[in-house]
Amino acid sequence: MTTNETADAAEPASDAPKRPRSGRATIYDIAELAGVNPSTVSRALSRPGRVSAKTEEKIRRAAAELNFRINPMARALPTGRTMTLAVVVADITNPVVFRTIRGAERAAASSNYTLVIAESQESGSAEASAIERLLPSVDGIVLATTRLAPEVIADIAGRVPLVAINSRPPGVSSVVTDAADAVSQLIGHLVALGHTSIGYVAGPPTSWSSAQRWEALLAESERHGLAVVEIPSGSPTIEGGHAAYRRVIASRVTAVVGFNDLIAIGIMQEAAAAGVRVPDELSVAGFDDIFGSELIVPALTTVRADLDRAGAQAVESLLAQIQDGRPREDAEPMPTELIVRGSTGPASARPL
Amino acid sequence: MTTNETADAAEPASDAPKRPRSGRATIYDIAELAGVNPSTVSRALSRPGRVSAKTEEKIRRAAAELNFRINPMARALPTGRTMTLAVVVADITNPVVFRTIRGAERAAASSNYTLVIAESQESGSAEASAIERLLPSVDGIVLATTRLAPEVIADIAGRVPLVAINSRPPGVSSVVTDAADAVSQLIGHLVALGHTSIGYVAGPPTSWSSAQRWEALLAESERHGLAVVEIPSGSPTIEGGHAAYRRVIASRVTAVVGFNDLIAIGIMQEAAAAGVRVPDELSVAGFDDIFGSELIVPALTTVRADLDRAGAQAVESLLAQIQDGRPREDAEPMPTELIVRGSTGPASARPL
DNA sequence: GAGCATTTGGCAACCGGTTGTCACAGACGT
DNA sequence: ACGTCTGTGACAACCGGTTGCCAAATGCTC
Repeated sequence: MTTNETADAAEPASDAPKRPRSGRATIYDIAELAGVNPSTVSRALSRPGRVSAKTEEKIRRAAAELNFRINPMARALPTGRTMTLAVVVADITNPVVFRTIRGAERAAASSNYTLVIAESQESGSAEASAIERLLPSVDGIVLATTRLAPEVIADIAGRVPLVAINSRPPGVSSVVTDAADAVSQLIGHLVALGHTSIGYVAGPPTSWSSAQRWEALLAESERHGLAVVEIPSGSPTIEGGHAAYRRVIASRVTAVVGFNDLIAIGIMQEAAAAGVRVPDELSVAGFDDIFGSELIVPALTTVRADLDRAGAQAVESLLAQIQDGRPREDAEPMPTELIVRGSTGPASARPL
Repeated sequence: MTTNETADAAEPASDAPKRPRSGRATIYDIAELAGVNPSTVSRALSRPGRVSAKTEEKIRRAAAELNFRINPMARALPTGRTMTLAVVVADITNPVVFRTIRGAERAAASSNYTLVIAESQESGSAEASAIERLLPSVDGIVLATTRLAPEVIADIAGRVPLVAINSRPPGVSSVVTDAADAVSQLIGHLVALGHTSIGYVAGPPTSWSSAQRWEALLAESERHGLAVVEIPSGSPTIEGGHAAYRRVIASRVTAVVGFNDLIAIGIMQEAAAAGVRVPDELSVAGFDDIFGSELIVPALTTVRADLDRAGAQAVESLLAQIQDGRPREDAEPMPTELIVRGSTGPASARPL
């Protein structure tokens, strides 16, 4: 037995309890190979100029030879810097969202940060708990979701660098698109087509950007003397568009603007099912220019925002904030671009 | 000087070098509050049953009172378990991919794992380096991409638990969809419509699943006595479909099957631009049933795979592998479902 | 109530880096 | 020649957990 045990404990070490992570070299190995102290290795690798050029060269060579990769966890422990960012979204499959994610991912990767995605799908509570879970292991958070109350967000922002996308919680830095300009372009287009009564199918009640768009629409209606109505939708999805359709028709508007393209597409589908011709009898427009907007027939008129850039900008702002410890003042709202396609046309002579 | 130094080291400690991470409680705080040793706290929290129920209760209470959250980094350091999984994809914005990601995210979250996304976009080398970067900080990898050579994948799989989606590198566990069945259903449908000459617009040459589909198509062609041709596409995107269109027409087939829906959509767009009517003059079908497939007109006939489930299954298989240390034998290929829509119709009496 | 097996909790080492402090070396000035 | 200054590298403590080992405490049997 005893012999057996010692045999087990000896060289072979079947499941390698001494090598928790795959045989990676550590700074100690490098130190030994280069004949210096581990602390010198650490400094040579992370504090340029702190050690002499000669020593640094020697250490670099040794590190390369051993194919050294720093252990992020070990580094994060004493420094608190995890080199990881979280982006919290409500629904990954929302085409709007993944463009943002991609932009964020690029920006993060180019600064050697890793991005983790948290999807909160349902309730704000799930979202809060996801954030809570992630908090200790990230250096900052990009919040691209609408489920959380502004004060909750502000609270979180007090504990960790945070940038919100398309919402402006007080005291929290954010990246937003220029809703006023976007709506102005779109309404200008519709007015030019002769529309005087316009419906707006809103997003979730908690959505800051939906509220912004509605506000901008109100302002435009005053300027142009339009009739505008706000129509609720259950959710910012195709189903939300379906659900809102009857109220759209009931409102007798000649043009309807969806909070986003998904809602607009939902409305178009219902219109098609009901035999209502778009744009002859009803003009439809949306926001975001998601994939699919130009596939549907007629192709959807929409306002494009550069979501990749929004995501990237959020990450950049976040990194800046991490750097200097204080939130950066917000950049200008991001420009938007009206994309006119087939779903909008002249106001019909006689309303439905 | 000396007095100054001691003063500096004393209480105030302006930027709190003692509190690297936001005032989080540690197991030491809990230990103090509960009047036990930190190691006991550690065991109470992570090794159920190791300490007496009474002590555990006391510790739990203290932990709750201090709002304790374990520091994942500190735990990962000695154990090597990071509770993090990586999923490597070629292109986040590909609709096929994000469904998979969502499934993976759900499965990971429900096992308290965090998911990090790595997009490799371009070259296989970027992909390899991303993996290399992530390696030390994840417990496993889901590979949903085609850019890496099988032997490279096998090599990585030797160093870290890995599951491939839609490819079958030797000796690596994987989750794949049932290409034979998918193709069989689709071809059955086309044959029933009278098609006898069918084109297949392939995905990237490195794509295992594209090769599988082509193989299955060959087998079906023998069974049904069809003429089939393989047509290259630059990339598995709408643009790839555009690029392949002329060769499709030149081949004089009556039906064309795209490696995926994006390619199929690209072909349909070109056909529309050229005035070729789908499905009257050309039937088009794809794979995956992505968002947008039913928006395009005519709606795309396609073969749906449950990608959410594929992602989830990959993660589950990965977790099982992490648990018992040995790769799990692969599950059955995942079933698929033919979705017949408007883009396929009877073979035209006289070919183009 | 003694003897023994089994829990239970504490000690201390360790994971792999970072960093404050300090000693020593060499460069330099006078 | 000496003292000083600057630059360099080493020592050791620390980040916040985990875990092997051991001794004390407890429970059990007879």
